[in-house]
Amino acid sequence: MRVSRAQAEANREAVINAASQLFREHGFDGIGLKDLMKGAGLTQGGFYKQFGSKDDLAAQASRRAMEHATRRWSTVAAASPDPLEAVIGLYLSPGHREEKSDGCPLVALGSDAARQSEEVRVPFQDGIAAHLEILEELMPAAEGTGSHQRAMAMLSLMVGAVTISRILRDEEMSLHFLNAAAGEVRRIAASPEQLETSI
Amino acid sequence: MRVSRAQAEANREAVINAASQLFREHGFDGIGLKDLMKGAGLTQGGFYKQFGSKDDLAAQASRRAMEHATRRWSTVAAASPDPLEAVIGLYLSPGHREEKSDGCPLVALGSDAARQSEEVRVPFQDGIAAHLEILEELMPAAEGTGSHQRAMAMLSLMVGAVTISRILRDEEMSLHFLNAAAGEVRRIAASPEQLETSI
DNA sequence: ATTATCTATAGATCTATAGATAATGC
DNA sequence: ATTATCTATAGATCTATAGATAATGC
Repeated sequence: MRVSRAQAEANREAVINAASQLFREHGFDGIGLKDLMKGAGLTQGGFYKQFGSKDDLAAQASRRAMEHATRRWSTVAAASPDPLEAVIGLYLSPGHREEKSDGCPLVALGSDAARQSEEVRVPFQDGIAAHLEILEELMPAAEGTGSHQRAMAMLSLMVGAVTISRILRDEEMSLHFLNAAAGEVRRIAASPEQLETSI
Repeated sequence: MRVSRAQAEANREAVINAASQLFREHGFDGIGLKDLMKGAGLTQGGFYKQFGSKDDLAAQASRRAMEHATRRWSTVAAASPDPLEAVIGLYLSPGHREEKSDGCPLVALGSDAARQSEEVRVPFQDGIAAHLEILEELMPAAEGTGSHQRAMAMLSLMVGAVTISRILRDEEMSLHFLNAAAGEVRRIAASPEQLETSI
């Protein structure tokens, strides 16, 4: 029953990868250790030799998911002549809306994440910062003038729009949200002037 | 042990009210029937005389929560000389960020809701539509020209920003998200021109 | 007589642990 | 000899149901 050290490490990676999808699909509380291990072709018993707790796996799976999402943005941007438009088109699309288990973790687990331990929220925070950096790089022209703020608003708008579009049962309304968000994200990115940001 | 018909109805309402808070605090999968009933001072056994299933209660609690949130926006708007600013100030505030069990259900349960049954998603959809109507009414001047789209973008941005601000452990970054969103929501509301919204 | 709520329980599932097994790594 | 994974299980909790109880409503 024992496997090689390399295979054990591969199994561990497989569990993290499976969990990163399964948590997005069912929520942190919506799937148990048995099914998480089964997602990597293993049984429940070996879990605690690999992970300290379910929360520990949740943290590692969240990091994996956020890093995957960040890399996806970079890849899509690098492959297009209009990088920002490529990211917007990918993110605010019906395809991404349907892609629950492989799409953005902030959409799939945003409200769940806010209820999790600090161990789980740290990888989310790191991933949010990484997403902001990409957005700032892709922002045209007048960088500097509030590009931080604008990147934050763009990310918030994108996450909120796909989250809402997934809740809606009315297909027309759902698509409308995605399109409305795309239009306003473009405008925020292009907008040269700066508004006061006090509350 | 039996209570009057009026008291039974009051108990039922109390369960829905308690559940509307408890679900927001713990997620739909994060709290059981025993604690939901205890939230109204009752025991688990009476549950199925009042509700068809946990999902049924989730749907009714979601409706209650969304209607409460809608009413809150109306009330705040009606009480202020600058209604839109009042809603923005309330929603994108640290106070609302901390108010997990009584704040906006779209923030507390957005990603959970996308995984729920149609029975649960319908009240969310109705609540989203009601929020859009309020935003459109509060939008200044040049109504008509894309006010639907702008309301959708404003709501998405507000929901996304508070969701992200709740995940973040870094207080400065969290506040920055709220302020950035407030600035851009104002700009979207004020913006007279219209951008194409194709994807 | 009806019925709202109670206690109690069935059967499934949850996280976590214990001990067996068998292949690796020294 | 060590150890990665397995089967099995403990103890708690989950949703849902059954039957008892006692106050209401006819």
